[in-house]
Amino acid sequence: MSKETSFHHGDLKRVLFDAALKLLDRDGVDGVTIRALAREAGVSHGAPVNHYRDREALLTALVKRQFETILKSVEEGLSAATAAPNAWIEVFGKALLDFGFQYPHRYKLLWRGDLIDLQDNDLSKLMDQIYDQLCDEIERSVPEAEFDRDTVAVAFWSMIHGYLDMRLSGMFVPLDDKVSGKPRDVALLELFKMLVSHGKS
Amino acid sequence: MSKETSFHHGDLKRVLFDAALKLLDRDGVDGVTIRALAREAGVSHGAPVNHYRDREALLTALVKRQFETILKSVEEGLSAATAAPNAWIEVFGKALLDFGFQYPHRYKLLWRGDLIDLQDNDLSKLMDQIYDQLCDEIERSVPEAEFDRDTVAVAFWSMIHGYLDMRLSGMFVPLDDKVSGKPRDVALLELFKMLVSHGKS
DNA sequence: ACTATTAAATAGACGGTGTCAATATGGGTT
DNA sequence: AACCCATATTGACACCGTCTATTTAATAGT
Repeated sequence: MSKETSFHHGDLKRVLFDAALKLLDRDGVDGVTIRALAREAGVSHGAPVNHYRDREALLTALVKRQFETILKSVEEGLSAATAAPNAWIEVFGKALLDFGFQYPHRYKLLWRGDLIDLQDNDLSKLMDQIYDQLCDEIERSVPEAEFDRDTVAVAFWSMIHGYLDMRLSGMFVPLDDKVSGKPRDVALLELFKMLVSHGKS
Repeated sequence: MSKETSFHHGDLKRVLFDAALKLLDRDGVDGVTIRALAREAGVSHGAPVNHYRDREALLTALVKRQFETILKSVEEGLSAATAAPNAWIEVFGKALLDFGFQYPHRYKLLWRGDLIDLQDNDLSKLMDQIYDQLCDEIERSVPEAEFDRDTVAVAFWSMIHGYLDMRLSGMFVPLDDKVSGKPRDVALLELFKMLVSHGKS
């Protein structure tokens, strides 16, 4: 049973997924409705249920794909990183910030725990992989830290995510979010770099 | 025209507001529907439009009230704060963290820019007041900072908000979010305190 | 090759939502 | 007493997710 040309439509699942991503980028998650998907794919409103149990399953699939992308981006960044002591800050920072600013609606969806299946094992595994990569880098780079490793990891990820979330939600719209010519996010990364450097007072 | 007993219901506006808050705390923002509100208040589904133009107006009113509460909490905390150099970290940190963990659905709503009216002047003013308070405290406490004042403010608020958002969304559920007996959030505040202390290397 | 099975797609229904238009109601003012 | 107008009701419309047959088509078994 070749899954390629399995039925009427070819492979509707991929078409639906791509349509969902397109709608997400254009209209935000509220625009990603089962029925809009079906319209986009030119099938009846009941068709998608054969490929995605419900909207939660669809959105969870979208989220997993995005975390895969981010994980890959982090891994590539790490393998190409300089030997600088705290290169991980820029690798993780850029991976998340670039993704967030390029695909704001995708990024917002990543944290809509009310819309996706938090029990999904693949999803948990993906997030753990990213978090573990972060912790590993912190351990390598800040070996005798006086800070708890997890605390540094949580603080870093929290700062990045918090900044992105506030910016992308539109709640925080600075007229000019620059500091001495540099974007604010770069300043945030530098500030954090200084934290872990001065740490061993 | 006394606004107290102005009509049939007494003052439906307040009843609707309270019902909205109750529904928000119980079911999250998705449970705050115009029609559920009307049911709760025992009026027809079309009645609320006389007091809240649409759902966006209602949710915006809810958000403004919450920011008022937070602002008041911050102000009280500051006036009662010790003379410790970086007391503001605990005042702002506790104000936000306590509010977030006590009323998770309210806190999440604060940042749903897609659901509320971001052009609302009162709302902007409230957020500015909180942000300005934060900046003032940073200026008083870190006078000759090598860090840009706004960057410190943004970094701090980002970290707090990011941590809260990840925790409350359920995406980040550590088995045991403690570090050497203390809750993680306390560790985050201590870490940030260390940052601004060691800053003037 | 024909049939049986099963996956996939359709069509229709139900209950829910926000929002709008038309209508009814009642308090306060003239 | 007559009027006005804010308030409340009712009903409609277009969406939504999801469930139920029902039909269609591709595959598997004999």
